[in-house]
Amino acid sequence: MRKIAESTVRRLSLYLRFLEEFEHRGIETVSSEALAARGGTTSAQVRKDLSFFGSFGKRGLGYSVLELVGKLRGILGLGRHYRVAMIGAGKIGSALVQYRGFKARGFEIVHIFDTDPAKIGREWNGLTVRDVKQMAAEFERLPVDIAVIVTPAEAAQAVADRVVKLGITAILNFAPAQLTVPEDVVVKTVNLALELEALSYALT
Amino acid sequence: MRKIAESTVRRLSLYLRFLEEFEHRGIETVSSEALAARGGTTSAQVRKDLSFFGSFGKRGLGYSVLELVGKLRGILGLGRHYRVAMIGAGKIGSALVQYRGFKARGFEIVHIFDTDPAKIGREWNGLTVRDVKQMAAEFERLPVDIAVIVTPAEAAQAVADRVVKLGITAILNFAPAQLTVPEDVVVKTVNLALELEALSYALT
DNA sequence: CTAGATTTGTGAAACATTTCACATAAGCCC
DNA sequence: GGGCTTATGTGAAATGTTTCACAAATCTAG
Repeated sequence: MRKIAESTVRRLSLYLRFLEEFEHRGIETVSSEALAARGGTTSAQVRKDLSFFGSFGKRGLGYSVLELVGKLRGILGLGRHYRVAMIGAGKIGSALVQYRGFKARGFEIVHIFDTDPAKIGREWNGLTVRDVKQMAAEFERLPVDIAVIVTPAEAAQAVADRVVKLGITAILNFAPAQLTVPEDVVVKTVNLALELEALSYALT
Repeated sequence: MRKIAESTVRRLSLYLRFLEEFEHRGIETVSSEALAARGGTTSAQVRKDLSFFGSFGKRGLGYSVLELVGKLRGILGLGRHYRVAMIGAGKIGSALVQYRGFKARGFEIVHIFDTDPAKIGREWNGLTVRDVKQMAAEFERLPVDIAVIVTPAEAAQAVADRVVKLGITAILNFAPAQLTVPEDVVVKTVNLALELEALSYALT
Protein backbone atom coordinates (compact mmCIF):
# COMPACT_ATOMS: atom_id res chain seq x y z
CA MET A 1 0.00 0.00 0.00
CA ARG A 2 1.10 3.59 -0.63
CA LYS A 3 2.68 5.25 2.36
CA ILE A 4 0.19 7.44 4.17
CA ALA A 5 1.22 10.29 6.44
CA GLU A 6 0.60 9.92 10.15
CA SER A 7 -1.21 13.26 10.11
CA THR A 8 -3.62 11.91 7.51
CA VAL A 9 -4.40 8.85 9.62
CA ARG A 10 -5.07 11.01 12.66
CA ARG A 11 -7.47 13.15 10.70
CA LEU A 12 -9.28 10.07 9.44
CA SER A 13 -9.78 9.09 13.07
CA LEU A 14 -11.27 12.48 13.77
CA TYR A 15 -13.56 12.29 10.75
CA LEU A 16 -14.76 8.92 11.98
CA ARG A 17 -15.58 10.46 15.35
CA PHE A 18 -17.61 13.23 13.73
CA LEU A 19 -19.36 10.87 11.36
CA GLU A 20 -20.44 8.70 14.28
CA GLU A 21 -21.79 11.85 15.88
CA PHE A 22 -23.71 12.71 12.69
CA GLU A 23 -24.98 9.15 12.41
CA HIS A 24 -26.23 9.36 15.97
CA ARG A 25 -28.11 12.54 15.09
CA GLY A 26 -29.76 10.84 12.15
CA ILE A 27 -27.91 12.78 9.45
CA GLU A 28 -27.62 10.64 6.33
CA THR A 29 -25.40 12.67 4.05
CA VAL A 30 -22.47 14.96 4.70
CA SER A 31 -20.32 17.17 2.49
CA SER A 32 -16.56 17.53 2.76
CA GLU A 33 -17.28 21.13 3.69
CA ALA A 34 -19.46 20.16 6.66
CA LEU A 35 -16.95 17.58 7.87
CA ALA A 36 -14.14 20.10 7.57
CA ALA A 37 -16.07 22.71 9.55
CA ARG A 38 -16.63 20.25 12.39
CA GLY A 39 -12.96 19.34 12.49
CA GLY A 40 -11.35 22.71 11.98
CA THR A 41 -9.78 21.89 8.63
CA THR A 42 -10.59 22.57 4.97
CA SER A 43 -12.84 20.72 2.56
CA ALA A 44 -9.94 20.16 0.14
CA GLN A 45 -8.01 18.50 2.94
CA VAL A 46 -10.90 16.17 3.72
CA ARG A 47 -11.29 15.16 0.09
CA LYS A 48 -7.56 14.66 -0.37
CA ASP A 49 -7.34 12.52 2.76
CA LEU A 50 -10.16 10.29 1.60
CA SER A 51 -8.90 10.14 -1.98
CA PHE A 52 -5.80 8.21 -0.87
CA PHE A 53 -8.09 5.27 -0.21
CA GLY A 54 -10.74 5.56 -2.89
CA SER A 55 -13.74 7.54 -4.12
CA PHE A 56 -16.44 7.34 -1.52
CA GLY A 57 -18.56 10.37 -2.35
CA LYS A 58 -21.14 11.34 -4.94
CA ARG A 59 -20.48 14.55 -6.87
CA GLY A 60 -23.03 17.21 -6.23
CA LEU A 61 -24.32 15.33 -3.19
CA GLY A 62 -21.59 14.50 -0.70
CA TYR A 63 -20.84 11.35 1.29
CA SER A 64 -23.23 8.81 2.76
CA VAL A 65 -22.55 8.96 6.51
CA LEU A 66 -23.27 5.28 7.03
CA GLU A 67 -21.10 4.16 4.16
CA LEU A 68 -18.19 6.42 5.06
CA VAL A 69 -18.26 5.24 8.67
CA GLY A 70 -17.90 1.70 7.39
CA LYS A 71 -15.09 2.58 4.99
CA LEU A 72 -13.12 4.48 7.64
CA ARG A 73 -13.48 1.66 10.15
CA GLY A 74 -12.12 -0.66 7.52
CA ILE A 75 -9.23 1.63 6.61
CA LEU A 76 -8.27 2.08 10.25
CA GLY A 77 -8.39 -1.65 10.90
CA LEU A 78 -11.15 -1.35 13.47
CA GLY A 79 -13.05 -4.34 12.19
CA ARG A 80 -11.00 -6.90 14.06
CA HIS A 81 -10.27 -7.93 17.61
CA TYR A 82 -6.92 -7.38 19.35
CA ARG A 83 -5.70 -9.01 22.52
CA VAL A 84 -3.75 -6.70 24.79
CA ALA A 85 -1.29 -7.28 27.62
CA MET A 86 -0.84 -4.47 30.11
CA ILE A 87 2.53 -4.29 31.82
CA GLY A 88 2.42 -2.22 34.99
CA ALA A 89 -0.45 -2.26 37.46
CA GLY A 90 -0.10 1.30 38.75
CA LYS A 91 -2.26 4.39 38.68
CA ILE A 92 -2.32 4.97 34.95
CA GLY A 93 -2.83 1.30 34.25
CA SER A 94 -5.78 1.37 36.58
CA ALA A 95 -7.32 4.32 34.77
CA LEU A 96 -6.71 2.67 31.41
CA VAL A 97 -8.27 -0.65 32.34
CA GLN A 98 -11.53 1.16 32.88
CA TYR A 99 -11.29 3.22 29.72
CA ARG A 100 -14.23 2.14 27.59
CA GLY A 101 -12.59 3.24 24.36
CA PHE A 102 -10.41 0.13 24.42
CA LYS A 103 -13.23 -2.31 24.19
CA ALA A 104 -15.16 -0.05 21.82
CA ARG A 105 -12.30 -0.40 19.32
CA GLY A 106 -11.89 -4.14 19.76
CA PHE A 107 -8.92 -3.99 22.15
CA GLU A 108 -9.40 -6.54 24.91
CA ILE A 109 -7.05 -6.60 27.87
CA VAL A 110 -6.29 -10.24 28.64
CA HIS A 111 -3.17 -10.02 30.84
CA ILE A 112 -1.86 -7.68 33.50
CA PHE A 113 1.70 -7.94 34.81
CA ASP A 114 3.72 -6.21 37.50
CA THR A 115 6.91 -6.79 39.48
CA ASP A 116 5.61 -5.58 42.85
CA PRO A 117 4.86 -8.58 45.14
CA ALA A 118 2.18 -6.47 46.84
CA LYS A 119 0.27 -6.27 43.57
CA ILE A 120 0.89 -9.75 42.16
CA GLY A 121 -2.09 -12.03 42.76
CA ARG A 122 -4.60 -9.24 43.15
CA GLU A 123 -7.79 -9.20 41.11
CA TRP A 124 -8.12 -6.31 38.71
CA ASN A 125 -11.26 -5.92 36.69
CA GLY A 126 -11.69 -9.67 36.57
CA LEU A 127 -8.01 -10.35 35.82
CA THR A 128 -5.30 -11.56 38.15
CA VAL A 129 -2.12 -9.50 38.22
CA ARG A 130 0.77 -11.82 37.32
CA ASP A 131 4.50 -11.64 37.90
CA VAL A 132 6.37 -10.26 34.90
CA LYS A 133 8.56 -13.35 35.09
CA GLN A 134 5.57 -15.44 34.01
CA MET A 135 5.09 -13.42 30.87
CA ALA A 136 6.51 -16.02 28.48
CA ALA A 137 4.31 -18.74 29.92
CA GLU A 138 1.21 -16.56 29.94
CA PHE A 139 1.75 -15.46 26.35
CA GLU A 140 2.04 -19.09 25.37
CA ARG A 141 -1.21 -19.90 27.10
CA LEU A 142 -3.01 -16.89 25.59
CA PRO A 143 -1.12 -15.00 22.86
CA VAL A 144 -1.52 -11.24 22.50
CA ASP A 145 -1.20 -8.74 19.66
CA ILE A 146 -0.35 -5.58 21.55
CA ALA A 147 1.60 -4.68 24.68
CA VAL A 148 0.69 -1.57 26.67
CA ILE A 149 3.64 -0.37 28.74
CA VAL A 150 2.66 1.53 31.87
CA THR A 151 5.81 1.14 33.92
CA PRO A 152 8.16 3.78 35.33
CA ALA A 153 10.52 5.23 32.71
CA GLU A 154 13.52 3.27 33.98
CA ALA A 155 11.85 -0.09 33.40
CA ALA A 156 10.25 0.66 30.04
CA GLN A 157 13.10 -0.25 27.71
CA ALA A 158 13.73 -3.58 29.45
CA VAL A 159 10.03 -4.43 29.23
CA ALA A 160 9.98 -3.46 25.55
CA ASP A 161 12.97 -5.70 24.83
CA ARG A 162 11.26 -8.51 26.63
CA VAL A 163 7.93 -8.34 24.84
CA VAL A 164 9.65 -7.92 21.47
CA LYS A 165 11.64 -11.07 22.15
CA LEU A 166 8.34 -12.82 22.83
CA GLY A 167 7.10 -11.86 19.38
CA ILE A 168 5.04 -8.73 20.02
CA THR A 169 5.08 -6.26 17.11
CA ALA A 170 2.89 -3.46 18.46
CA ILE A 171 3.47 -1.39 21.59
CA LEU A 172 1.52 1.43 23.14
CA ASN A 173 3.89 3.20 25.50
CA PHE A 174 2.83 5.50 28.33
CA ALA A 175 6.21 5.59 30.05
CA PRO A 176 8.05 8.87 29.55
CA ALA A 177 10.88 7.15 27.70
CA GLN A 178 11.96 6.91 24.08
CA LEU A 179 11.90 3.21 23.21
CA THR A 180 14.35 1.63 20.81
CA VAL A 181 12.87 -1.35 18.96
CA PRO A 182 13.50 -3.29 15.76
CA GLU A 183 12.15 -1.81 12.51
CA ASP A 184 9.23 -4.19 12.22
CA VAL A 185 7.81 -3.25 15.62
CA VAL A 186 5.32 -0.37 15.79
CA VAL A 187 5.46 1.89 18.82
CA LYS A 188 3.08 4.70 19.71
CA THR A 189 4.18 6.76 22.66
CA VAL A 190 1.87 8.93 24.70
CA ASN A 191 4.20 11.30 26.48
CA LEU A 192 2.52 13.77 28.77
CA ALA A 193 5.77 15.62 29.39
CA LEU A 194 5.98 16.49 25.69
CA GLU A 195 2.45 17.88 25.72
CA LEU A 196 3.14 19.94 28.80
CA GLU A 197 6.29 21.39 27.30
CA ALA A 198 4.60 22.13 23.98
CA LEU A 199 1.92 23.97 25.95
CA SER A 200 4.56 25.77 27.97
CA TYR A 201 6.37 26.77 24.78
CA ALA A 202 3.14 28.10 23.28
CA LEU A 203 2.72 30.35 26.31
CA THR A 204 6.16 31.90 25.90
CA MET B 1 9.66 35.45 16.98
CA ARG B 2 9.81 33.32 13.84
CA LYS B 3 7.17 30.63 13.67
CA ILE B 4 8.55 27.30 14.80
CA ALA B 5 7.02 23.97 13.78
CA GLU B 6 5.29 21.91 16.42
CA SER B 7 7.47 18.95 15.42
CA THR B 8 10.57 20.98 16.18
CA VAL B 9 9.31 21.90 19.64
CA ARG B 10 8.55 18.27 20.42
CA ARG B 11 12.04 17.25 19.39
CA LEU B 12 13.52 19.96 21.59
CA SER B 13 11.61 18.43 24.50
CA LEU B 14 13.12 15.07 23.69
CA TYR B 15 16.62 16.50 23.44
CA LEU B 16 16.14 18.07 26.84
CA ARG B 17 15.14 14.70 28.26
CA PHE B 18 18.27 13.06 26.85
CA LEU B 19 20.52 15.88 27.96
CA GLU B 20 19.21 15.56 31.51
CA GLU B 21 20.02 11.88 31.28
CA PHE B 22 23.56 12.67 30.09
CA GLU B 23 23.97 15.29 32.80
CA HIS B 24 22.94 12.72 35.38
CA ARG B 25 25.59 10.36 34.06
CA GLY B 26 28.23 13.05 34.38
CA ILE B 27 28.74 13.58 30.65
CA GLU B 28 29.88 17.15 30.04
CA THR B 29 29.88 17.45 26.27
CA VAL B 30 27.68 15.97 23.58
CA SER B 31 27.73 16.07 19.79
CA SER B 32 24.70 16.50 17.57
CA GLU B 33 25.51 13.01 16.32
CA ALA B 34 25.27 11.49 19.82
CA LEU B 35 22.07 13.36 20.60
CA ALA B 36 20.56 12.23 17.31
CA ALA B 37 21.50 8.61 17.93
CA ARG B 38 19.77 8.68 21.32
CA GLY B 39 16.62 10.16 19.83
CA GLY B 40 16.38 8.24 16.58
CA THR B 41 16.90 11.25 14.32
CA THR B 42 19.81 12.71 12.34
CA SER B 43 22.59 15.04 13.40
CA ALA B 44 21.59 17.57 10.74
CA GLN B 45 18.09 17.64 12.19
CA VAL B 46 19.42 18.31 15.67
CA ARG B 47 21.63 21.14 14.47
CA LYS B 48 18.87 22.67 12.40
CA ASP B 49 16.40 22.50 15.28
CA LEU B 50 18.82 24.26 17.60
CA SER B 51 19.87 26.79 14.98
CA PHE B 52 16.39 28.32 14.99
CA PHE B 53 17.18 29.66 18.44
CA GLY B 54 20.88 30.41 18.26
CA SER B 55 24.37 28.93 18.10
CA PHE B 56 24.96 26.93 21.22
CA GLY B 57 27.76 24.60 20.15
CA LYS B 58 31.49 24.79 19.59
CA ARG B 59 32.79 23.62 16.23
CA GLY B 60 34.99 20.57 16.49
CA LEU B 61 33.80 19.93 20.06
CA GLY B 62 30.03 19.75 20.35
CA TYR B 63 27.62 21.16 22.92
CA SER B 64 28.11 21.70 26.65
CA VAL B 65 25.44 19.52 28.23
CA LEU B 66 24.91 21.87 31.13
CA GLU B 67 24.63 24.95 28.96
CA LEU B 68 22.29 23.33 26.45
CA VAL B 69 20.00 22.08 29.21
CA GLY B 70 19.70 25.64 30.41
CA LYS B 71 19.08 27.03 26.94
CA LEU B 72 16.40 24.45 26.16
CA ARG B 73 14.62 25.04 29.45
CA GLY B 74 14.58 28.71 28.59
CA ILE B 75 13.32 28.13 25.06
CA LEU B 76 10.55 25.83 26.27
CA GLY B 77 9.46 28.29 28.92
CA LEU B 78 10.20 25.92 31.77
CA GLY B 79 11.80 28.56 33.93
CA ARG B 80 8.55 29.88 35.32
CA HIS B 81 5.70 28.73 37.48
CA TYR B 82 2.18 28.02 36.21
CA ARG B 83 -0.97 27.66 38.26
CA VAL B 84 -3.30 24.96 37.04
CA ALA B 85 -7.00 24.26 37.57
CA MET B 86 -8.16 20.69 37.04
CA ILE B 87 -11.78 20.28 35.96
CA GLY B 88 -13.07 16.76 36.58
CA ALA B 89 -12.21 14.68 39.62
CA GLY B 90 -12.47 11.24 38.01
CA LYS B 91 -10.04 8.39 37.38
CA ILE B 92 -7.75 10.17 34.97
CA GLY B 93 -7.74 13.31 37.05
CA SER B 94 -6.74 11.22 40.02
CA ALA B 95 -3.84 9.69 38.11
CA LEU B 96 -2.75 13.09 36.85
CA VAL B 97 -2.76 14.76 40.24
CA GLN B 98 -0.09 12.33 41.33
CA TYR B 99 1.96 12.69 38.17
CA ARG B 100 5.28 14.13 39.28
CA GLY B 101 6.06 15.59 35.88
CA PHE B 102 3.62 18.44 36.53
CA LYS B 103 5.48 19.83 39.48
CA ALA B 104 8.85 19.05 37.89
CA ARG B 105 7.94 21.49 35.09
CA GLY B 106 6.55 24.17 37.33
CA PHE B 107 2.87 23.30 36.89
CA GLU B 108 1.12 23.50 40.25
CA ILE B 109 -2.44 22.29 40.60
CA VAL B 110 -4.27 24.80 42.77
CA HIS B 111 -7.95 24.03 42.08
CA ILE B 112 -10.02 20.92 41.44
CA PHE B 113 -13.63 21.13 40.29
CA ASP B 114 -16.40 18.63 39.63
CA THR B 115 -20.18 18.59 39.26
CA ASP B 116 -20.81 15.35 41.17
CA PRO B 117 -22.17 16.14 44.68
CA ALA B 118 -20.57 12.91 45.91
CA LYS B 119 -17.16 14.29 45.04
CA ILE B 120 -17.59 17.94 45.97
CA GLY B 121 -16.09 18.69 49.37
CA ARG B 122 -13.71 15.75 49.36
CA GLU B 123 -10.02 16.22 50.01
CA TRP B 124 -7.75 15.36 47.11
CA ASN B 125 -4.01 15.57 47.57
CA GLY B 126 -4.45 18.44 49.98
CA LEU B 127 -7.05 20.23 47.86
CA THR B 128 -10.80 20.37 48.35
CA VAL B 129 -12.91 19.43 45.32
CA ARG B 130 -15.18 22.40 44.56
CA ASP B 131 -18.42 22.74 42.65
CA VAL B 132 -17.88 23.87 39.07
CA LYS B 133 -20.38 26.64 39.79
CA GLN B 134 -17.86 28.21 42.12
CA MET B 135 -15.24 28.44 39.42
CA ALA B 136 -15.56 32.19 38.85
CA ALA B 137 -15.24 32.94 42.54
CA GLU B 138 -12.33 30.56 43.03
CA PHE B 139 -10.46 31.97 40.04
CA GLU B 140 -10.90 35.43 41.50
CA ARG B 141 -9.52 34.30 44.83
CA LEU B 142 -6.57 32.49 43.18
CA PRO B 143 -6.10 33.07 39.44
CA VAL B 144 -4.74 30.32 37.22
CA ASP B 145 -2.83 30.16 33.94
CA ILE B 146 -3.90 26.78 32.61
CA ALA B 147 -7.05 24.64 32.72
CA VAL B 148 -6.78 20.86 32.50
CA ILE B 149 -10.04 19.34 31.26
CA VAL B 150 -10.64 15.79 32.43
CA THR B 151 -14.40 15.57 32.02
CA PRO B 152 -16.49 13.21 29.88
CA ALA B 153 -16.54 14.16 26.20
CA GLU B 154 -20.07 15.59 26.38
CA ALA B 155 -19.14 18.16 29.00
CA ALA B 156 -15.77 19.23 27.59
CA GLN B 157 -16.90 21.96 25.19
CA ALA B 158 -19.11 23.62 27.79
CA VAL B 159 -16.27 23.60 30.29
CA ALA B 160 -13.88 25.03 27.69
CA ASP B 161 -16.33 27.84 26.91
CA ARG B 162 -16.62 28.57 30.59
CA VAL B 163 -12.91 28.76 31.37
CA VAL B 164 -12.26 30.83 28.24
CA LYS B 165 -14.90 33.28 29.38
CA LEU B 166 -13.08 33.50 32.70
CA GLY B 167 -9.91 34.54 30.89
CA ILE B 168 -7.96 31.29 30.56
CA THR B 169 -5.79 31.15 27.42
CA ALA B 170 -4.22 27.70 27.76
CA ILE B 171 -6.03 24.37 27.95
CA LEU B 172 -4.76 20.83 28.25
CA ASN B 173 -7.61 18.58 27.17
CA PHE B 174 -7.89 14.89 27.99
CA ALA B 175 -11.53 14.54 26.97
CA PRO B 176 -11.99 12.70 23.66
CA ALA B 177 -13.52 15.76 22.04
CA GLN B 178 -12.37 18.33 19.54
CA LEU B 179 -12.60 21.69 21.28
CA THR B 180 -13.52 24.90 19.49
CA VAL B 181 -11.93 27.96 21.07
CA PRO B 182 -11.01 31.51 20.07
CA GLU B 183 -7.76 31.99 18.16
CA ASP B 184 -5.80 33.38 21.07
CA VAL B 185 -6.43 30.31 23.23
CA VAL B 186 -3.93 27.45 23.04
CA VAL B 187 -5.30 23.92 23.30
CA LYS B 188 -3.31 20.70 23.49
CA THR B 189 -5.43 17.59 23.30
CA VAL B 190 -4.30 14.18 24.46
CA ASN B 191 -6.66 11.79 22.72
CA LEU B 192 -6.10 8.15 23.50
CA ALA B 193 -8.62 7.05 20.86
CA LEU B 194 -6.48 8.64 18.15
CA GLU B 195 -3.39 6.79 19.37
CA LEU B 196 -5.23 3.50 19.45
CA GLU B 197 -6.53 3.98 15.95
CA ALA B 198 -3.13 5.04 14.61
CA LEU B 199 -1.73 1.85 16.15
CA SER B 200 -4.56 -0.17 14.69
CA TYR B 201 -3.92 1.36 11.28
CA ALA B 202 -0.22 0.54 11.49
CA LEU B 203 -1.13 -3.10 12.08
CA THR B 204 -3.27 -3.29 8.94
C1' DC C 1 -34.56 17.28 -21.80
C1' DT C 2 -31.99 21.49 -20.64
C1' DA C 3 -30.09 24.91 -17.57
C1' DG C 4 -28.41 25.90 -13.21
C1' DA C 5 -26.62 24.67 -8.74
C1' DT C 6 -23.73 21.62 -6.02
C1' DT C 7 -19.95 19.08 -4.68
C1' DT C 8 -16.54 15.55 -5.64
C1' DG C 9 -11.85 14.06 -7.15
C1' DT C 10 -7.42 15.43 -8.54
C1' DG C 11 -3.38 17.44 -11.09
C1' DA C 12 -0.60 21.47 -10.32
C1' DA C 13 1.10 25.20 -7.39
C1' DA C 14 2.38 26.81 -3.04
C1' DC C 15 4.27 26.07 1.15
C1' DA C 16 6.81 23.46 4.89
C1' DT C 17 10.15 20.28 6.61
C1' DT C 18 14.08 17.39 6.23
C1' DT C 19 18.36 16.10 4.29
C1' DC C 20 22.63 17.14 2.01
C1' DA C 21 27.04 18.96 1.66
C1' DC C 22 30.49 21.97 2.63
C1' DA C 23 32.85 26.26 4.38
C1' DT C 24 34.29 27.45 8.77
C1' DA C 25 35.90 27.17 13.51
C1' DA C 26 38.11 24.86 17.27
C1' DG C 27 41.08 21.46 19.43
C1' DC C 28 45.15 18.45 19.34
C1' DC C 29 49.66 16.80 18.41
C1' DC C 30 54.19 17.20 16.87
C1' DG D 1 52.89 27.33 14.06
C1' DG D 2 51.11 24.00 10.66
C1' DG D 3 48.68 20.10 9.49
C1' DC D 4 45.10 16.95 10.76
C1' DT D 5 40.76 15.82 12.82
C1' DT D 6 36.36 16.75 14.45
C1' DA D 7 31.95 18.80 14.51
C1' DT D 8 29.08 23.04 14.03
C1' DG D 9 26.06 26.15 11.38
C1' DT D 10 23.65 26.94 7.26
C1' DG D 11 22.43 27.84 2.30
C1' DA D 12 20.63 24.87 -1.28
C1' DA D 13 18.34 20.66 -2.85
C1' DA D 14 15.17 17.14 -2.07
C1' DT D 15 11.20 15.54 -0.24
C1' DG D 16 6.63 15.86 1.90
C1' DT D 17 2.13 18.14 2.88
C1' DT D 18 -1.49 21.40 2.13
C1' DT D 19 -4.05 24.47 -0.66
C1' DC D 20 -5.87 25.90 -5.04
C1' DA D 21 -8.75 25.70 -8.84
C1' DC D 22 -11.36 23.48 -12.13
C1' DA D 23 -13.31 19.58 -15.06
C1' DA D 24 -16.59 16.09 -14.41
C1' DA D 25 -20.53 14.04 -12.23
C1' DT D 26 -24.96 14.28 -10.13
C1' DC D 27 -29.16 16.36 -8.64
C1' DT D 28 -33.23 19.72 -9.01
C1' DA D 29 -36.60 22.33 -11.19
C1' DG D 30 -39.20 23.70 -14.88
